[in-house]
Amino acid sequence: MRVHPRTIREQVTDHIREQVVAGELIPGQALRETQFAERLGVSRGPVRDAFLQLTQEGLLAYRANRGVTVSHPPKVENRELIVSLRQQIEQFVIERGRDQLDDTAWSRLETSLLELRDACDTGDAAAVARHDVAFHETLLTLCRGDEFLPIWKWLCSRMLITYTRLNDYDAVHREHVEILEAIRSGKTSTIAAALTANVQ
Amino acid sequence: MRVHPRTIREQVTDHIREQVVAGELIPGQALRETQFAERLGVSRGPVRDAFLQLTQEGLLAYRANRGVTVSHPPKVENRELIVSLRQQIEQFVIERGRDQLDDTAWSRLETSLLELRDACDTGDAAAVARHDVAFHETLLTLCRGDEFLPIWKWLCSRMLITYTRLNDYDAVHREHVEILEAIRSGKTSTIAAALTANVQ
DNA sequence: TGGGGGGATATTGTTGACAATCAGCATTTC
DNA sequence: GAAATGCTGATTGTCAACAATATCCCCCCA
Repeated sequence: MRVHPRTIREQVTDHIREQVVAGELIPGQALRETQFAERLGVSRGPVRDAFLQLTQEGLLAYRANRGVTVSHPPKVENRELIVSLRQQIEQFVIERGRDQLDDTAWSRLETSLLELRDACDTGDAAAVARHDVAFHETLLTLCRGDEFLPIWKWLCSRMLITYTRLNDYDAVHREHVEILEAIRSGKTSTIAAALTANVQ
Repeated sequence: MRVHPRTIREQVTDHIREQVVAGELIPGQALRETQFAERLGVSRGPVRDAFLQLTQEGLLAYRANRGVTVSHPPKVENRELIVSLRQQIEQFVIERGRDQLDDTAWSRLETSLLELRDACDTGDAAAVARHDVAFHETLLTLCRGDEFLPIWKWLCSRMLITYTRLNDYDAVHREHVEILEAIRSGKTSTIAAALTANVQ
């Protein structure tokens, strides 16, 4: 299915990222290059690359010659700004790009929404988180907001380290439905409200 | 002098970053791992690491199996948000951390300011840019804003790709003096004004 | 003459080996 | 007994060789 066969580095990166987001690797824990290389059956090179990338994403913390550890969650007083910045990016991009959403774009969004619904139905927390992020990423990309993707991902990652809003899966899905409806309505204030409700 | 002997990767990263910021490498230009490895007398490993890191910083763009190219400047319509986000981060961090500035912190800021003044006096554009960023970074760090440093650096880097405000070096220095004075005054609105004037 | 195949070349992706560095511990010294 | 010094095992940092992949150019053919 995948056109471009992903590099090993990308696979390793995704694997570790999911483990961190899922809480299987706890903050402060040291990650050894050798350990992951052996476990995943690859050499240390790609693992090292993945560590470096995830450090830039804010999920891992790096100290020279001492390897990486899992990042601690953002301080509570900083979380407020992180959420606000992410909201602003999404709002800004959607505001300017929603006119360019054609039929194929809308169908891709609907598909992404369905995948999220499936994840919510099955109650797989990791899958919900993954498809939640994927939906927003698709939305940003389709609204020509690619340029902000790196910084947006950083903000998302930081938020996901303590992703505890997963009590009510039904609400998660509903919020995203409302985001799409808000965009369809075209009213700026409605979009802002839908985003504010969901992104927190 | 330097306490932590920097790794080769860090040296390579800084070297390439300065070349990009200085405009010696033009947007769209392809960078070859071998080329930099030979020129700097190191192997491809650290160069590869540097490419990956600079990609995350937004200075280089990466495509699998095709290497990296120098990023194009942000679209004009997006620059507005980039500047705004950076201003908000600095304002937020300073607002909450300025109470914790002790005497040694102030002296470090003054030192940083003097270095900026020297750079402005000699008229070395690259040095001005470097010390400009360094001043803000010092300020953020001292105000306990380390957590936002990665995202802040990304925003800075994107702004620096088209750093053309260097006509009036005297103004650059003066603006930073005013930032420190504003922080000393402790008035939120004054700080915001000083930052708005400088960060753009 | 224009377009599609196919191989040569250049470049990136991955690997395993070796060197450099660090934290911890035993030993020495005062 | 406390601080400084020198081992030691583990871990990261760097390197050069090999494999995989994309790009380019030439040739062939319609």
